[in-house]
Amino acid sequence: MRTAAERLGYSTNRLARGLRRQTTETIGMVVPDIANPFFPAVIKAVETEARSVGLTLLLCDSGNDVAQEADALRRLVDHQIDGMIISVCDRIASRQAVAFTADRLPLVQIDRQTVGGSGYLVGVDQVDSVNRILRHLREQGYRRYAYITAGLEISTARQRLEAFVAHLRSSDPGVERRVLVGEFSIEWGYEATRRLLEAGSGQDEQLPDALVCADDLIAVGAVQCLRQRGIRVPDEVAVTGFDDTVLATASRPQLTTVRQPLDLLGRAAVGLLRRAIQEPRMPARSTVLPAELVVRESSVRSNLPAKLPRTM
Amino acid sequence: MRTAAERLGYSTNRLARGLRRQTTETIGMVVPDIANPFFPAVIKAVETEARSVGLTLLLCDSGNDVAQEADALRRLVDHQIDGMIISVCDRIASRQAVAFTADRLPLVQIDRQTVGGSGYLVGVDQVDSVNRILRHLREQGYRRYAYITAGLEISTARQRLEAFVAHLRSSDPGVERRVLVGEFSIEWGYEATRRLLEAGSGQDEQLPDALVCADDLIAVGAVQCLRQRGIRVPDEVAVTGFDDTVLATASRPQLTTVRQPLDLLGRAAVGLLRRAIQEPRMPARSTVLPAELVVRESSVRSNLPAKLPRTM
DNA sequence: GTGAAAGCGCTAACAT
DNA sequence: ATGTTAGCGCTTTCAC
Repeated sequence: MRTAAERLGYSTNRLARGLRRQTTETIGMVVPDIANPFFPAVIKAVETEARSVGLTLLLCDSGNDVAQEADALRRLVDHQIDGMIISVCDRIASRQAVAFTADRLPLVQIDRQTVGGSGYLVGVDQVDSVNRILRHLREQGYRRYAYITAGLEISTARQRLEAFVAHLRSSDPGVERRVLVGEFSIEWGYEATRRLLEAGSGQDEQLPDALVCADDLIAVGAVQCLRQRGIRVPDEVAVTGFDDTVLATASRPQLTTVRQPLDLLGRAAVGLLRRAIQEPRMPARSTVLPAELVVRESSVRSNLPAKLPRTM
Repeated sequence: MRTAAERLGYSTNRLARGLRRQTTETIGMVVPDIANPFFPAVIKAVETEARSVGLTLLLCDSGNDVAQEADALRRLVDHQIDGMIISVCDRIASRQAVAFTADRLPLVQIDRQTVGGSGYLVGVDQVDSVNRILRHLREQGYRRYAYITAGLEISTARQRLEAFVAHLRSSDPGVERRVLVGEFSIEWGYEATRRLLEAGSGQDEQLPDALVCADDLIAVGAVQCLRQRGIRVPDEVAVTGFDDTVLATASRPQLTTVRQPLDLLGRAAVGLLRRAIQEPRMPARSTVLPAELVVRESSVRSNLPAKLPRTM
């Protein structure tokens, strides 16, 4: 019978049904930048999980813009979705729109989150991730670290920076470190590296020998700049990325990076959201998943054995 | 007053409004694979344009699966969107779901299209693109071409293949050419190249000296395989991609590729859709935009001057 | 001008 | 089991 109805071209009007039942079996998702290859991977994970439990995912891109993000949230809410999954673009400035939204429907924050950490949160352990990178670089004999990052209004970028600083402060109090703040892009990775090299010209030994980058895009830009100046990666300078996007294996040398468990992340976010939808007064809850260090060419010296040189 | 209402936390229920007005100021978009970096770029272009004219874009991924695509279309239609923009996953098998959808609302096909070409279409001139690649390779002195492509159920892959064959048939009737059909992925690019090398071992002069790849992912895989075997790109073998994704500049050597005018594509698709929404009986219409060849390192011999060797 | 009423397509509750 | 009715929140119409 249902098939008969379908054959006749009938299909139920979800608008009307939603109006009556007050549920649309649809959830919204807002991401900061769909052009950043990390987010399509997150989206895929969330959508796969959503579909498998019968939910439609409606997606919007906020273009790293708080106003646009607020607009996308409002529009999705107005569409009477049942819940929202969001990766916010600004840990402070996004709070208002997030609060507004969370006020009228269940909302789960995934990956990039607002400060304060109230509500339902799903993310990856950034501190642990950075520690793994730094331990690895140290084992490979690299000593003078620089951190190239996107703007610190992005929660993950800031967490990684704080972890970077804290780690070095405790493990190598006197160690060289520099921090450059920009954005998640190849261009910025290139530019930041250019600035590092420029600043260090004349006193070559002061140049960092390891560039810790806040994502793969930045790392690719860094590698490009180094190669262009004839600086060998990883023999002279190591470069690490973050996210294990398709770029990590496409670039030369292949990037050492941190792989986040996206499937688990998506599953956790959708699961949490569904529980919140079923149980309106569910208490706040936060899930933190561990990431995995993927060691590739960009941080393993090829001609030198991987040994620890003596510290002075 | 409107601000006052908003301050009180009121926001209009688009479901109810849509039910009454029979319009939701929302359009749907379905793409075959959001993980393929080409599509986020297309999505961005479409969404930017949609937002600028006051339309919300609701996005679904069909995961290269016809059933999932049909499901996404149905769900979006059921949400009473005003129109649909789709890049289909199968030029034949997607026809039914597309027809079903186009039957109840305006639908514009973008990039990958169903065969027959009825309705509203927006795409890029694939024949011209391939011709530009082949003319360029010929000018650079490459002679033995292979084409590595995704499945021919994808309209653009097939058009490119047909153009490849037609071009070589007319310009170089006796020229060496081979075609390998797989999917849009780095893995396939690698595997296809491995097969080419394997088949050619023992008779080295039969190996192709130019690998024309149906997208950047495939090209990256091809380059990886060649480098691993110690075959120099572009000095011994040229590799070209398609789409000018972020991969093209991230990979080493940087890829010669075809850049599609995505902004224009997005603008054309949204414009066409809006006109079709306003004027229900608007006649079918097809827009074909020219693409641009971007020459980078992977097809320009570095040590040899770019000259035409004599044909035998 | 302002206000009341009908109805979009559906479903849940109620009546038969 | 099957049929009928009321109403979800909005907009449009029609009456005042």
